[in-house]
Amino acid sequence: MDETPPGATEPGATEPGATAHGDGPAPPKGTVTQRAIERIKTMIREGSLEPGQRLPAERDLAARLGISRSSMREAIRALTILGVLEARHGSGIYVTRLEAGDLLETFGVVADLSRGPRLVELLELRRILESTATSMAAARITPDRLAEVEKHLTAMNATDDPEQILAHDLAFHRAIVASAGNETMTAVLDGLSSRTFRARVRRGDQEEGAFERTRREHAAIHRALVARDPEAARAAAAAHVGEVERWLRSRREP
Amino acid sequence: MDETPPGATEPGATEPGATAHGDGPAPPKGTVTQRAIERIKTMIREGSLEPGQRLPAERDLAARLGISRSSMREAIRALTILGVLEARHGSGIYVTRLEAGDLLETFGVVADLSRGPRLVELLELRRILESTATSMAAARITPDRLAEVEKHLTAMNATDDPEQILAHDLAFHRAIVASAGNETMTAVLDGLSSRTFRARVRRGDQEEGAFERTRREHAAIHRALVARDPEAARAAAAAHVGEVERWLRSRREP
DNA sequence: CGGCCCACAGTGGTCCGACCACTCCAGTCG
DNA sequence: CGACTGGAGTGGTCGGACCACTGTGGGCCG
Repeated sequence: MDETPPGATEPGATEPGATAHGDGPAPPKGTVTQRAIERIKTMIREGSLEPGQRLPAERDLAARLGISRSSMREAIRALTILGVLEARHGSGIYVTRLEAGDLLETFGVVADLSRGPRLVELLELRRILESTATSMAAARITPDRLAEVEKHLTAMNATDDPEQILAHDLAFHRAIVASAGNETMTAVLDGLSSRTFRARVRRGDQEEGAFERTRREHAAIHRALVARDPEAARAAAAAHVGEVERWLRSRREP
Repeated sequence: MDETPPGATEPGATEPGATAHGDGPAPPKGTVTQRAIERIKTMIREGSLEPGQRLPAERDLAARLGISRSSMREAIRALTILGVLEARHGSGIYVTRLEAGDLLETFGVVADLSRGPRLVELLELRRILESTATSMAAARITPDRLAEVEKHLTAMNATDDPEQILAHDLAFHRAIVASAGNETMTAVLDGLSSRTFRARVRRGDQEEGAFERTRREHAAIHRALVARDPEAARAAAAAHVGEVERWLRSRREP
């Protein structure tokens, strides 16, 4: 694995005094950092960097690509944010397992930063995915998982602490979605249901007996799962998310 | 907003000899860069940083947060990758309009780097979203947009250049999805249908008269749109993506 | 007088070299 | 044999220097 075309690709070789023209033979594309990011992504895509594998030290890597450590660090940081790499202080840099959860963590950021009409769109997206996932779960859920769902359902109804309720609410849906068997979808829905996102949407919704309504909806979803009725599950889940969606919509158009 | 705890956080003010203990009053959490990222995200969320607005210079920002320019740059780079910020060389750093497209561009990276079973999951995700979007489009599409769809459809059938076909294929679906009226969903599907992703999935599929099949499926989708029949549109789109999905699945289980 | 051009200041992009904080492991000591 | 303690190696942070690009204002030319 000697992708080290010696000093050939050396970027520092920019002709001195090239300020005026010097763009003839060596017109690289984007920024150095951007290129470094692409290089690493390519290495992973091509397979020369396997998931879980440890990368060479920052200093070595920088030298190998012919760029400074600073630029290399920015590239690494970027890939770390994307969930592709993982840096362990004092140990090294590793390629993540590249599982859905690793890569889609950034999805939560979108939900966190979105405002206005986009909140409605995100909720609509969640409605579509969650209803389908719940439907799939109805056909595939295992007894174990169903027991877990029930555990969160009863726990949710047994407390008054909003924090606890929210936590079990999240876990309730999460367990169901996980039963659909599509980890990527689970990761996406995780982002769409992140704590801060829901907290922001729900803010102020708790008034006017929304608790009771939520409880009924959850019960309906649970019933559909027990009955192994995909259509009923889809409808119940869609109605559940749709309720929040409707409320949010009405709130934006007085 | 007094994010200037006086000289306390001043970097140069690091207590001499604090190496051994001095951890009483200032036990910050993650890395400096991570904190900087959170700070900026919070500023945006709270509204003190509006979309399109220009940020202070890197040097100023670094000084304001009491960190070095290098660390600040890494934070900025991270947010740039996430599509939250946009750096213009020589001009300044700006907050993006925070539209779905900006924030979800990273979604394409996921598709690019995923392999194995995850490819199937991504395709399943696309099937769910695209079928729903196509269904919605059937009910809402405008004559203008429908004309655009037809344009790409005929152009696609009129050439033999795989490059051209792929381009029009993408545009075909894109125009339809856009008609569903949910920009966030459009952005997600864009990522799920990115050039490299599809190219990778399709590789080798072109043999055995897949062209004809694709053509028929596209025609079916178009017919459903013209008839403004949501159910038919959903079915046609699901079948279309499902075909590729099925092929990919069979390929992975000999 | 009006429009073009250039120099300049400001900004992001890159690089360097140093030091700190942490992890890991091997060699040592009890 | 096990717990402890170094040191080597690695990522994290820092500060300063210089380059490349942009935007603008003043001066020059027509």
